[in-house]
Amino acid sequence: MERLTPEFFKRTPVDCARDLIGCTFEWRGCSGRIVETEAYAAEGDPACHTFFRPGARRFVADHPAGHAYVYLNYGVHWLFNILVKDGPMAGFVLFRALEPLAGIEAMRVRRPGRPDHELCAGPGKLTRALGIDGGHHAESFLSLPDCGIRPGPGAGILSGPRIGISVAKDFPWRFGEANSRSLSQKFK
DNA sequence: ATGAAGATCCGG
DNA sequence: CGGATCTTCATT
Repeated sequence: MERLTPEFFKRTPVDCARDLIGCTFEWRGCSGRIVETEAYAAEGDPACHTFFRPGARRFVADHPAGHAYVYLNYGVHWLFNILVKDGPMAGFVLFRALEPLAGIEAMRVRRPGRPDHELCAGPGKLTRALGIDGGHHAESFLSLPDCGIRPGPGAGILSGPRIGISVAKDFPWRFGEANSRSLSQKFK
């Protein structure tokens, strides 16, 4: 298997989020090792947009597994998710951190003054570094020639509570690679 | 129309 | 720690 197909995202959001750790995210000339993700469930998860936003529920209904769900947070930061559906449970995987691998020059231009290992060490940071914004919302990026995800093994995968939310803090749905320098925060 | 809240980041 | 800055949604 060269790249992940939409089939990968027809499982539970938690399975997808955990199994993405160690994979390589490729995006228009840039790439990075996926070292941190979070899972959100379309049903029964008060932290998921579908819980309080009709538009998010419509997005889940109207788009296939593997499409990008990109939204602006706090009026400042774009956050990148992948739609999960057609399996046991629908939802999203939020990309929280990458270790830069390729296109690092372009990332430095978009995030000047940061050490390389911090270029993509956060959900808003990685979209900035890769040039992802609302124009990519609902994109079928897995099928684009210069985008995709290559499978790879994670090493020492940790899990813990999701970050930055005010509800459902007990769900241990954040995943990360133990010894990565590019995590957005440490795991406890 | 208007207001509130939000899966963040940065600088003081 | 507070401010930035914008969208979605509910309420008036």
